[in-house]
Amino acid sequence: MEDIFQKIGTTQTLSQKIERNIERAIREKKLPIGAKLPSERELCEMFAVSRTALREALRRLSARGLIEIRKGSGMVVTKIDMKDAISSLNLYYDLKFDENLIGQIIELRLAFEPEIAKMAALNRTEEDLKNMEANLVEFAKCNPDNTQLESDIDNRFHLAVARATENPFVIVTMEPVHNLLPRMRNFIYANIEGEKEITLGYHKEIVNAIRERDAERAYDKMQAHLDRNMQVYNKFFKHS
Amino acid sequence: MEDIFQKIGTTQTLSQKIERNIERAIREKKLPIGAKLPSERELCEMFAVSRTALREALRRLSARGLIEIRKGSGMVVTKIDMKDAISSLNLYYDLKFDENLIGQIIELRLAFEPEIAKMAALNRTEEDLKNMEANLVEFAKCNPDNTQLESDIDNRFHLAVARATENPFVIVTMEPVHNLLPRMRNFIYANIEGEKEITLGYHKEIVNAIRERDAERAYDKMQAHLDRNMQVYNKFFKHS
DNA sequence: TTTAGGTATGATGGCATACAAATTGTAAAT
DNA sequence: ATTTACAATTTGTATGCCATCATACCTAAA
Repeated sequence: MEDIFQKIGTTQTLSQKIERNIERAIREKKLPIGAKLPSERELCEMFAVSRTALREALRRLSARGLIEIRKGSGMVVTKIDMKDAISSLNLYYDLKFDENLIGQIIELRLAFEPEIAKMAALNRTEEDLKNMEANLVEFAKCNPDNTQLESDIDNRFHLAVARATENPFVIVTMEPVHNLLPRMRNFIYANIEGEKEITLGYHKEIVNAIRERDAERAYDKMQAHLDRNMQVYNKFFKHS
Repeated sequence: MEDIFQKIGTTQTLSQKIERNIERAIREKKLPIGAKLPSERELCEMFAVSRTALREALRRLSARGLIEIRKGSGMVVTKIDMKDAISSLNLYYDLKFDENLIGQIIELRLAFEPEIAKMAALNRTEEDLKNMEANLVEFAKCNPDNTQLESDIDNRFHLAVARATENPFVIVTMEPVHNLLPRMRNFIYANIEGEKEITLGYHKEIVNAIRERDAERAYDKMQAHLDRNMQVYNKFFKHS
């Protein structure tokens, strides 16, 4: 049956039509970033709709980050921030989170992070380097009793490396992963005595390789680091 | 002074507060997926707001894919589809698209796709295998004059491999990339005579490796495939 | 002249009401 | 028991009104 009859009554609501209309104008750059949209009243006339329908369309657009509505001032087309794009991803993963996803996070990190380290070595800027080096200092100074903070710094190191690739696809991929890591901690029994020094050692070697733009060494060190790290993870993983 | 006076004028609008409120309920699974929300009238009473403000909050939520609003029926909490999560990514990359991004796509594919092939070899289901094999047949049958279709099938092959990883992070990463590939064609001068057979040969070898769950071979073949492919890309890339 | 303060204007935010349109359930009719 | 018709419920759209905020302009005092 599905092959024969296709949907006809896609009763697209009026506000949805308006939304698509404006979205198309933005996609086609007829409304460039920073452009001020006509006022609500004017748009009402242009589309020949009520203010209610129009406003609901505008709410949708602003919820998706395409426009910014400033009370008393007007509406402008905004550059979609990477944060906006990622936020819906975060929500998606957040609701999907379970032990299965944890395994897939580990799988992903083992597979991708060495490549990411390599890419970071090739593309990193001076600022990226500073961020990573600052993280090393922070890690070294961190009170070893504060396992929460220690773990957070650790996670941020890997995110800094991902950012150092300067590749938006890599960053978009790893940001949500990073946001899930704190939740993963609840599934791990404990931190291991003496792990900190080992972790810091690896981090330093990785940064050194990235500093010298030695892609292969960055790759190898990251791989060794994660292999060891994930062994610990698996050992203390709460199998239910 | 900052200690004494805290901000009052949180520019957060009423409908945004309502939005966050409902979103929180959904995140905390107090409103499980499939649950029917109270009617607008009831929600208005519960939040003690007008229907306008409430509806604008609901519009926002539906635009983000959290709820589905059915006219005449009611509103239900929906499982956020991966498509929803990806759609905002697509828009983000779409507006960001330029030659710079093309280079980053190539960089990403070279770095990740071999790893993806490895992962696919380990995780692929029978259905994944069928999809990839069907793609091979389609590619072989494709009229060589139809370069548009040929290129499309090629792209879909790589997406099928990504899907075969069964890892949502990988799929979310590669789906938007796949959506950008057609636009990249406009930056390439032409297809190369005889490339089709070579491409098909690589694809077959990759599928064979994945079929036999030979991760290392899948990795190597994909790497060799992309190395060659990208050489052609770079050669015919429209440097402006 | 400069500047603090007032004011007019136009923008969005929100409220209340009314009606249209779609869906669903129910009860009557066959 | 099935069908039909109708009523109730729910969302969609329209309209009018006022509140609140942002901005530009004007005015009067230093």
